[in-house]
Amino acid sequence: MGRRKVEIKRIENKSSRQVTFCKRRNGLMEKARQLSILCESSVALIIISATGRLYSFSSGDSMAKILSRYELEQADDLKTLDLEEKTLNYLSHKELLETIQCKIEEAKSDNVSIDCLKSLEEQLKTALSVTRARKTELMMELVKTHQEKEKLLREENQSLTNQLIKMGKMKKSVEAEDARAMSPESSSDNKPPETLLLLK
Amino acid sequence: MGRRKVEIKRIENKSSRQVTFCKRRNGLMEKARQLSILCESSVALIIISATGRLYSFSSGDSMAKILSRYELEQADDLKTLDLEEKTLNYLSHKELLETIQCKIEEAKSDNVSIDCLKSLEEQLKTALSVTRARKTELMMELVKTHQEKEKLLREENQSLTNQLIKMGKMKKSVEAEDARAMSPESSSDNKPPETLLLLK
DNA sequence: AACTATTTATAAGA
DNA sequence: TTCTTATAAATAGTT
Repeated sequence: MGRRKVEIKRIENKSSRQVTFCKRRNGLMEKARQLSILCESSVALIIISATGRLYSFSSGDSMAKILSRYELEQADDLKTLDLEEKTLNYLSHKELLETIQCKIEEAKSDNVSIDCLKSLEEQLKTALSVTRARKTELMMELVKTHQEKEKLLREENQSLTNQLIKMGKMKKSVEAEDARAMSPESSSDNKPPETLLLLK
Repeated sequence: MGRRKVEIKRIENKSSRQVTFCKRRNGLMEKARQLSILCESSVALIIISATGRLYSFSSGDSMAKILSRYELEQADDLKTLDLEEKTLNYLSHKELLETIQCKIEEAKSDNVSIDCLKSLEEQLKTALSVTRARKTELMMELVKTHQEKEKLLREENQSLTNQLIKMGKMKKSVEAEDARAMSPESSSDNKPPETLLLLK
């Protein structure tokens, strides 16, 4: 959208790259703001210039909230960990926690080096990821369990309702004609009548 | 940029809000991509729709890298912690690490509850933040120390250079006129000659 | 930092 | 949903 069409590839001229960066960065931030307002969505935008300067935008929801939501979503939590065991299971979680305890023991000494803290930071990051992943896993299991329980209950409920309807029909039959033959398969409860769909 | 100008406020009609979300989300993602390529910058974009669906874009540098860079930049690391002590010092770091060790001890048991993991996650997050903050602090101190050392060395360097120039002048004087009076303040070394600026 | 010729994004309509 | 198109908005090159 300018005097001429530009190819999307690194701008070679340094100063015009700088100018374009500034213009487009502002444009992008504004667009992000508009999207979040127009469509009441959460938007987090982080831009780091080639020279390392950082710019960020986040809508209503705080940046931290959006980022943690993102991190939660990434089941990649597990995959991005550069641990040898790709199939991270409970045991390795346990082992990791033990490793951390050692690191922490080191870091508690009075004279902690930057390197030591850096290493501890990495360990904590990993532990955090693994803990999150394990938490998510357990929560998923829990949800699944509840879903299954719910399904069972719904089936039971349906069965009971079917029985009730059957009884209702019998009563009606009795009232209308005193006594009439019932269809033998009506005692099965695995096919709910359409009239019950609204109750689901 | 459409048939008519729109005000930037929540779009009330649900379906047009949905359509606009889709269009503008794509537009924003594309713009983010273009910026990152044109200006070789790192861009991370996370969008969460009103219904909770998550979309994200990140340029070359992985999302995790950009996010951690962002988190490092935020000296808020310290401020956002809801710890009573706002002036987080080494002691509280130590204490926090001890607390974590207890939590970890709990989490190592064979039958960890989701609540326990959730609590451990929070603790690890805090520990990570504090460790990062402490690391940053130490690094800043280190940088400052180096800067001071550098300043001293530069001053020493300048002093030595001044002496050399003085000697050079003397020699020149001697050569030209055999012996002439020197200005008395020239022995002071706190005002570098302009010719040395390039050496800084 | 402004200006404008163009390109690009997109709102509404089909 | 997808496409079309009129129009608004962004921005490349210029001053």
